[in-house]
Amino acid sequence: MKPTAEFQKMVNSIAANCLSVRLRLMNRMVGAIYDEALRIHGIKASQLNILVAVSAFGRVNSRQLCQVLHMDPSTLSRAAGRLKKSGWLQVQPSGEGKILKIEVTREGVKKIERVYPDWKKAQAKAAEILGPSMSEMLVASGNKHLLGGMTR
Amino acid sequence: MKPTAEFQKMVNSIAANCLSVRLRLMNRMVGAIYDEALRIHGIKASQLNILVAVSAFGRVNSRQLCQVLHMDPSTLSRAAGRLKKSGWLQVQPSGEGKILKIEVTREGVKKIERVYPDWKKAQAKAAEILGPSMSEMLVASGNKHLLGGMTR
DNA sequence: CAAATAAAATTGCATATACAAATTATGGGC
DNA sequence: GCCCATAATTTGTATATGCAATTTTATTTG
Repeated sequence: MKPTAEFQKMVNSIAANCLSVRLRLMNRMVGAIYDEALRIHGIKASQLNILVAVSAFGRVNSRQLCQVLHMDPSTLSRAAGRLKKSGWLQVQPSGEGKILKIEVTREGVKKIERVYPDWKKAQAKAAEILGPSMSEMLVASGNKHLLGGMTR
Repeated sequence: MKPTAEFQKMVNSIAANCLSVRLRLMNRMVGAIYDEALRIHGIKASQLNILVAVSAFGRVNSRQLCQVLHMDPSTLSRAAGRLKKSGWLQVQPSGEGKILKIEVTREGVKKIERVYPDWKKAQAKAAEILGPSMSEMLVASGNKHLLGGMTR
């Protein structure tokens, strides 16, 4: 099976340029750094992400959280269920609409406080691997279309 | 439950700077663009990624592929199983060692060729959302520590 | 050549992710 | 006050992901 030159061009174009490939790979690499650093605390990076997002708001409804995190409601639903089961999140009817109110528990606060030093180490390691320009650009991206409204 | 100023500082530090949060979020957003564009072809972005990686090599053993993609062997094993079942990949003993030889089938080649225009559209859309500097930096990153050795 | 060893691959388990479908709860209309 | 339309949540299903343990396979050693 000898591939045509046309085919090779396509493959090289995708292999060399695909933004999804890059992001996925980078996400795997960087995620592993954080997961490893957080492992002793019994929490995954993605879970800390949600915990922190909720804490930054102080109190959110699930709708907002999904929008800000660009996460499917079903994904958040199950993740929140696990965090609730771990005792770090409180999930309750908000009173208005059928929307759920989500906040961090005292246990959740303690968890973040204990985890923080190791998060910082992971952050430093990731920044080193990604390099300063990529790191800065990623952080800056949060102030634009992404997490701009996360801090209150 | 009123959080201390210390706690708020930590939370804001993570929320505003965490590279993992950013990458994960970006990956969700961008991945969704590609997945949507590729849906009509019955292939996910991650699967196309693997297909293309294999095609770029022409033939790889699983070990190399795991290293280049920074992917756990068990993850690749199952992904390859699905791609094989779809008829796009061929997975066989390589003869040397117990390592598996992986290559793209004729069907896999056709799939990439048919998918290519829609990949290009997704790529354009993603590049627009990410902005030129981020896009360029991501592509450039592949030439450094990441996929540098992917094309033969 | 057979047993031991080493390495690769797979399987079990858990979480992350999203789409589609079903469920549930809200609020409005009569 | 009851039913209906609507919107939010959850559940079903499938893929993605990684760690730990097991199985398989190949090479080395006795």
